[in-house]
Amino acid sequence: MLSFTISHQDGAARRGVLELPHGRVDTPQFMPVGTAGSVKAIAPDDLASIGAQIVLGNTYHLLLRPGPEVVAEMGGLNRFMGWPGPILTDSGGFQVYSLAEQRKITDEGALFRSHLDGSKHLLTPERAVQVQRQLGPDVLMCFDECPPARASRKEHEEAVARTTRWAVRCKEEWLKDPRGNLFGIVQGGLDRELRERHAAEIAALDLPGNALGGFSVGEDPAQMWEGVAHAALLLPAHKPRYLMGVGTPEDLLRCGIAGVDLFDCVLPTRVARNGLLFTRRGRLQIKAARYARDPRPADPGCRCYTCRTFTRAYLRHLFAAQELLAFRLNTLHNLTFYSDLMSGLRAAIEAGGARNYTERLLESFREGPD
RNA sequence: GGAGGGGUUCCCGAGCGGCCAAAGGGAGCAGACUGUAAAUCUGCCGGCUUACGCCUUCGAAGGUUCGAAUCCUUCCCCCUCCA
Repeated sequence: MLSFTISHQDGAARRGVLELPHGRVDTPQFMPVGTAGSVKAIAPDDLASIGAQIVLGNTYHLLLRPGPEVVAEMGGLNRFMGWPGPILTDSGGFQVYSLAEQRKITDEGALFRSHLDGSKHLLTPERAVQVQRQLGPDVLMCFDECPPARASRKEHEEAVARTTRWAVRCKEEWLKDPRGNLFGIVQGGLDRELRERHAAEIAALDLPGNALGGFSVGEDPAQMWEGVAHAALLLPAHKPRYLMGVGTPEDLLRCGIAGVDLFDCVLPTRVARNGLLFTRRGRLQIKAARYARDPRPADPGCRCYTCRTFTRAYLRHLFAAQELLAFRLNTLHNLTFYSDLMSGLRAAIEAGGARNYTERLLESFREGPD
């Protein structure tokens, strides 16, 4: 159901093509997050103009609302949300981390209390796979436990052991009706030995793809880059490697040259809604007073609709006036920036200059947008 | 003309003798955001100062008091009702 071909290698970085049921994904690739069946503030049309090739959906959110039966009845998540391309669904594993106060974990699974109506929901590995199957994605994720970076070695060990046991159960459930491609997830925090052990356990399951979880959960960026560089190479080289929940433009570059193929992160979409734009020259707070009369586009080097059409002064006004268009234009820009950052990286890998590309951009980010 | 209510820091609006540079909103300013419970959250928001603190402020002027945004007098200006 999946084919992954690597056409170029440049250091640890790879340029690949992932063929999925709903289409092709060029790697390294960034996947916009559409948690509740929508990439917030934009439509599938916009995703196409951005150049996005695959988007995320979330088991936990779609389970609570509208319910997987509804999505299945409407023909699956692709049809439901009007996105014809590939979809990857997260298993709800991250909510085991992010909703820490609202859940109870046992070996059976995680018991959540809905943030919508307080009702209780038990998400087990089997249930997570079943729900994802109803959503019908190209890639589904194993249900995992993701401890915060601060967790003790013992907690990380337990999370690793549990994540493996859960992965085995996910695989068993998936094999009953193996539609889509199940990816395993490696935990282990910043502990190299744990990462190595867990990567071997997950790789042994021989799933179609593998992911690195448990990064960017509170550790310092430099530690994260180092941890990812180490962990990425522990994953089978001929299968796609997905770094979950990361990250900033700098993270994508550093981890891309470390051999990661897929990324996802809420950052570009969330900060867009909070008035922060990523540019070739660093972060730009579009709400800042200094842009009130700035006639330049947010990022003069950007091809997106927002930058081709509007001034910083206008974008600032829209944001200040809480005009809904601000969310769309900002999101459009940030996602286009991410998309182009990755296509640039792919081209650089093809040309054998990934490291150079990365360093040049990181320097440019430091200049600042003014 | 008569009766009553009111004027508070950029705006709205609490306070009604000391704990008041003055609650709470809003606006403004700055920042954070990493597998989305996020159009969310945090900080600053009279002046000077790193801070302690000092100075100026609650329509205006005067007064009472150890002490006033708070009490009294006069004046100015708003609003409501009655004629």
